[in-house]
Amino acid sequence: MNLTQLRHIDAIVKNAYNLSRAAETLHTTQPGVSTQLRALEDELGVMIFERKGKRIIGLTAAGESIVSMSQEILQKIRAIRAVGEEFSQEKKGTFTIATTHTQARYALPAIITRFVKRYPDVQLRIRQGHPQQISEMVIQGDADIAIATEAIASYQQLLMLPVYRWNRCLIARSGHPVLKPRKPTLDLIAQFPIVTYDFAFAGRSAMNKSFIEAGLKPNIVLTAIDSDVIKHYVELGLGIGVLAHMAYDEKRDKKLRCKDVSHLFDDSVTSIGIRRGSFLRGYMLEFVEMFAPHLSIGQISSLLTKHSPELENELMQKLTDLPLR
Amino acid sequence: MNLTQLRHIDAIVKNAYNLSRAAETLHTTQPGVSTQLRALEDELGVMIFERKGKRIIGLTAAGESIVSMSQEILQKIRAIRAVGEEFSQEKKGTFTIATTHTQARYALPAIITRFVKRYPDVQLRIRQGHPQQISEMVIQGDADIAIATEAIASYQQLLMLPVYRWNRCLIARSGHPVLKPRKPTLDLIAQFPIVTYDFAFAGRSAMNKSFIEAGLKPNIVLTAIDSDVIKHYVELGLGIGVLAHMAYDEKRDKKLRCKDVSHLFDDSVTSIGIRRGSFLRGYMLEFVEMFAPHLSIGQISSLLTKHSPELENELMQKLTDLPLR
DNA sequence: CACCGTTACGGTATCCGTAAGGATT
DNA sequence: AATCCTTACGGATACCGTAACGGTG
Repeated sequence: MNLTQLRHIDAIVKNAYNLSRAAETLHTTQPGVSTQLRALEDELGVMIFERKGKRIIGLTAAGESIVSMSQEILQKIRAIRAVGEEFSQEKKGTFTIATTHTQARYALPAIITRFVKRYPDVQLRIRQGHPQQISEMVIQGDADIAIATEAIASYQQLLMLPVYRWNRCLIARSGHPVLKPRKPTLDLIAQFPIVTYDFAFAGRSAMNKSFIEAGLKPNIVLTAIDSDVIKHYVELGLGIGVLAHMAYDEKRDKKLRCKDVSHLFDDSVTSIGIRRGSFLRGYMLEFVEMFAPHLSIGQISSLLTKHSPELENELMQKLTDLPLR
Repeated sequence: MNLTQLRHIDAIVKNAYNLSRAAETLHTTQPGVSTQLRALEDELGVMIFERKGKRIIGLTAAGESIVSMSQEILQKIRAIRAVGEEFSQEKKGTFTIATTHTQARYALPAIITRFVKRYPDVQLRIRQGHPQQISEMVIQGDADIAIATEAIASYQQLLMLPVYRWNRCLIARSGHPVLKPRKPTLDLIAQFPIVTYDFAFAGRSAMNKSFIEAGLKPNIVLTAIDSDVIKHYVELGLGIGVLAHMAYDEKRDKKLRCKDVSHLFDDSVTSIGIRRGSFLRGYMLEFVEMFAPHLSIGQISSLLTKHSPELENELMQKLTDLPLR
């Protein structure tokens, strides 16, 4: 058994059980992949892949376990590499943040500016996606940390660090009747066409919850993953918008008026997600600390290396202490 | 980087930083180890071992992380091998249980008899030690499961499954004055020389606790890790004995009388300890289920593969439901 | 001087790419 | 016919053992 073989089976799975594709992504030839696979199966004494004739069509039960363990091993190999880089060139490296548009556009710029100034030789990459994609990027090792709202929680392989709470505001063109009352009600909002976040986004389900509990059915005419898109369509008069408070900018959005509606919806919590057991470079820990000042670098790294449900629970209990943005 | 290199650095650490010894346990030559080590250090760009001239004397900070990750990787490699064996020869293999004398002698025989009948081709091995040694055997991969009382809890790397509660009884030669009262008191016990478990054993500290709380200082004349040794010395009249209830056998121990003292001491809990993330063979899971019938095989394996503090907590909360032996 | 780790060298086994050959859709 | 996987073969490479060398206590 060797690491090449593990990388091979991982690639086969990730390329939909196609040896030729797997070979390409591995920068090698397809017979090589085939041979190594067979060697591994022979050594272990089990078929890893389900075959139909000569075609490979999926994983066997044994293969499921083997692949998942292999992936953990490859993950740790990456971690070892990271340790090497950390100690040999402290201020150089790459850093991939997987996040949503709203975070990238409104929550992160300030932090990233500070970060880049402090670590000019770190190549920073932001990968966008919806919360599910983001989580999977981190699990697959395609990103170092995830920043998103709530959805990260459903992955046991991710460690969640709550960062801040936020709520929504209502936006509309100035003069729109929904802006009249000092405190808009759900009833009122439900009377107008709404433009808001896509359903894949956590912020959206917190909104739906309030409407459902009130027995109302909002008229959602358009959804987007992107606050800027939402604002644009509201400007065009397509409807009223419901979006994260921080996404409204008084100076930029001069055609729009904003009204707080946090009394209508539950707070949402934005968190950082990190793959359990991974090794974060010093500058990554520092980034996390910049973004979530209530967490110390020591705490974060001990959460990553040690298994301590107590500390994790403590964090999840203290949500109300988080800053509201 | 390859697995050989990881095995090498692991062996170096486990052989007190002596390359020659490491080479022996790896069944290879010392220059080979040296070369591989250097190759790994070069590739990662960091020194893994602290050197004093040419001597290797310890780990660097980077080395600490690297070695601990390597060990996790090697652990998972073993797990993959186990998966292979599990699916190719379901009823064959080895099974190493690390446990204390008392468990091996009094709690396990019944289960092991059943197990051996069901899996005659599994080579069963029992390794004895005190709780700390036992836990480390499992962490190092030298044993598959640990069975001991409480001490396992202090290792975060181990998953703990509570199995049963137990308490102590007082033994003495028939006619001994301590046997007079129906319910002996701590005061009374403290008046006689006591033979009991070694301090390294969890059962012992629960006993000490009661004496300390009562402000008494028991006169402990002899400690042993072995119930049979304790009984023997009590038979010789060296003192009275305090030991696990299950260690007294009315038929065998005819010279001794036994008196329940569970009103004086807290219950102790015996647990199974398993290395987190390891893969247990089907027969191992079945053994655990035999020993702890309140746990299902499904529960156990999902506790091992998934990260779910909730389920773990639930188990730890339900201690009072455990059978008393 | 005994022990320990590094460097040098050469043979071998392993790996990997090319080429060709059956299977499956 | 096109795609896909396996088998066969040969060359390059990396690995490992032997031998010799420099440090350390």
